[in-house]
Amino acid sequence: MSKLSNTYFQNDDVVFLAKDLLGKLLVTKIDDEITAGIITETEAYNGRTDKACHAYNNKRTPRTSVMYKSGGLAYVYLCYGIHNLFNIVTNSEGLADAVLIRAVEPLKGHKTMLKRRSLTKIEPRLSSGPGSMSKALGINRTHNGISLVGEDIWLEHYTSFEDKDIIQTTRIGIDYAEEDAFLPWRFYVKNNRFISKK
DNA sequence: TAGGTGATCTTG
DNA sequence: AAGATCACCTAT
Repeated sequence: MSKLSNTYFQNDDVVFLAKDLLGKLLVTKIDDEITAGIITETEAYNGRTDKACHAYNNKRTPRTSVMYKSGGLAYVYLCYGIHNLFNIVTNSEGLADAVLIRAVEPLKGHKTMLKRRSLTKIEPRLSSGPGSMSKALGINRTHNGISLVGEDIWLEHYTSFEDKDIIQTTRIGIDYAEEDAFLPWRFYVKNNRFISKK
């Protein structure tokens, strides 16, 4: 196993990271259960230039404060009253960037993931879509702000994809962001079943 | 296709 | 203090 380090997450190009994270392993050890998935879908958010980002225009609130910390932490927030959305904080202190993990392909702990999702067989909706992905891996708001180089949630090198196997397109659910809604900052693995939406 | 669900932020 | 909004999911 080869864990990703803080220097990896502190890269100043969040769009590069969103793409580069495809094929990495997201691993959790929560309630003593290990689950892991290969990252298949991501989105980049840039705090300085991007109206879709919660931290746009240097907005600092209790919720966004973790995004301003040095890269390598979890940013988890509740969306629509129900869903815990998991992001990786990137860049250096004061520069609020993050990558939203939208889907993974299950690799370890299938049984635990199925139980958490109340499903009986492996199918794309087990871990595709940011709310479902987090639920399958056991991630919730109590993990907001924790280190991703620690013992609860971490990332590992696993595989990587060539450009021809990666689709780059616009992000989902951010129509309020005006012209920035058109930025092609969503990435997913071509021909993979575990994708939230074509 | 519509409704659930609740933290968060803005307005008055 | 109240109301609008929201990086979604599930079942009709």
